[in-house]
Amino acid sequence: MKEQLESLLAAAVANLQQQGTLPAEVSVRIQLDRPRDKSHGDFATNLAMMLAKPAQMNPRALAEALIAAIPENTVLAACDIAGPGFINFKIDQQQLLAQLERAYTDERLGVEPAEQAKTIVIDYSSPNLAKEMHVGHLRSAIIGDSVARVLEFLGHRVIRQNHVGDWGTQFGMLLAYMEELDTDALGMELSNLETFYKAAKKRFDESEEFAQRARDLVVALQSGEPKCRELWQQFIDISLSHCQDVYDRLGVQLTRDDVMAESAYNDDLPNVVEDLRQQGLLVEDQGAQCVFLDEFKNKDGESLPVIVQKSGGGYLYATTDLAAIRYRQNVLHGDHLMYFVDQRQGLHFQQIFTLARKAGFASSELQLDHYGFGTVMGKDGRPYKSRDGGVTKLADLLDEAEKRALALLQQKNTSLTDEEQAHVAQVVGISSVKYADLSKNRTSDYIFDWDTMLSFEGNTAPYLLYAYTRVTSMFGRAQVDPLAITAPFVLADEREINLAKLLVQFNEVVHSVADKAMPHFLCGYLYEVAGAFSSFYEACPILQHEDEAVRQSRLKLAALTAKTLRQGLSLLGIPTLEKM
RNA sequence: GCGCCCGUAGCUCAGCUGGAUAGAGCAACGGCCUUCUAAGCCGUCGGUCGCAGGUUCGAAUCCUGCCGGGUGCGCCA
Repeated sequence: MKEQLESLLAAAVANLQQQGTLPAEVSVRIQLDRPRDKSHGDFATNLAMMLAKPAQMNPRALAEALIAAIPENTVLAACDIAGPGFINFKIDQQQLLAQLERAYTDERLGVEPAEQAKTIVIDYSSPNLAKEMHVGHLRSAIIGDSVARVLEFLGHRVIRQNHVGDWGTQFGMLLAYMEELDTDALGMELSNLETFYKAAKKRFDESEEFAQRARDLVVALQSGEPKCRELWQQFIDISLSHCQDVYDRLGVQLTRDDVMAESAYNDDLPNVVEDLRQQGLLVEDQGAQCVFLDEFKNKDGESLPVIVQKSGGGYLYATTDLAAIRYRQNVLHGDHLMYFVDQRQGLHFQQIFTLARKAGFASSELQLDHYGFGTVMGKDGRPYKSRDGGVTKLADLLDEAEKRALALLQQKNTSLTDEEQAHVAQVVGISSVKYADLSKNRTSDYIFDWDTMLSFEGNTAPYLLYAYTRVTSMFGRAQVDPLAITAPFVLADEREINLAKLLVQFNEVVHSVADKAMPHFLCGYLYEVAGAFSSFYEACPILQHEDEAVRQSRLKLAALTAKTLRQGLSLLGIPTLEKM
């Protein structure tokens, strides 16, 4: 609907240029807003004010000319000039009804596929396998997963890449500790990687002999010593299965098939360095192989180096990331590489991207984007910590979410069986954590607060899930198939119209999430839909309404609401509940 | 020192490419259940958009400076 209007306006501008009312050389961006104030119509544009100067006309006169120049159409019911030169538009109700009907019938709810389907490689989650996943890994997994779902829904070919860290120096320490334990104890110890890591670290710090063994093992590992590789593989397998548990609980669509570990690029790292050398980009500095990029300066105004090989010969994560870019472009044939990684690595990615282009690892057509995100904070405004001051394991965090949700449920009077209650608690708990994260602007830090996220009031998962169950339970009661209503939509009450207008915006919102990689747009939208439905539901009798046509139309509106909420939540990676 | 991000109601957050009277939720206060789930709805109260300039018909939004906070800056990832 918005697009149609935009093209009408573009046509109007072109007409005026042809007439000579507007200078032909002005290029304009058609700006079209949805005014907050409903008295300003469904859409508004300030084109007349923007073009008043080049046209040398007063804005209101130009607005009149613009309106006159809009081609014949069936979209607009009214165009009014307001204030200093705003043009307010009212959409024809037949258009609204037609769009509603389409959304109701269409499996995709009227969401247009992307104009051009691309191959998009998304790097997300990517934890270090030396430890268990903790709060710091939450955002990448949740946000990346949602964006992946949205892009897939729009018809892109999405390739997920879990770039897990399995190759750092800290593995020497872990392997040395594994060696020391006998087989029985080992299984036990590895069930909690957090304590295992701490124990290994303690040994490393306390015993020089152990530390030396750890260093030797790094060398052995990197030279492919079989015994060592076997031990390492055992550790990696266990760590990955810990991750998989977390993904499964979170409903994050990552599997072993998506794992492309750092170590997978090992063989290619010497090639990366060699290629850089042949292109004359490499400079040896203090024994290390570096590329100095003029685009980045240090405190003394000197170019900042990207170190690709340590003075000892070892490779760094910059080298691996370069190899990964090449792989994603040449082997996976990605058109767009997306990285959902902590904001703090912003500089690193800028350097890597710049270097990749310079070295020709990334063609000029390849789109490279780092989508950073803020930190999860505690209520004290400091980075989120557990009670003992350590990092909180993600598994423990999810346990607590489910426990708290169950406790809340038990306070309410529900008709749920114990089994149902457990299921609801699980969904509500996990969804609350995810939604709290997704609903905030990706780029800013946010405060992790159990009470707020589990609240049934406000922009929360419980509120949306509850709104959904209100709709579905009505269909259960009415014994009506929500997808098989053939009666037409008839809209009269302002709350019906308000809800309807919101529902047809789904297409627009989904596309904006994809464009900006900002799932919080979708959250805000779903919250508005749920709110509009609740108001409608409160004020407009449905099942009890005496007029069959109104009853059918309202049921259909409710059905489309449910469909939109379910699809929207699904794009966020959140399931729905039939009752709660 | 330099780079990036941030500063909006008591609290948690929106505010898209500069637009009309800066919006939600919580908290506080007041209404609404003999009627489809009250885990809900309706309303009231609450703002020097960090500060100061600038750009312009118009600035929370763009530019400059300052204050305050976060984060990063050569061999960890």
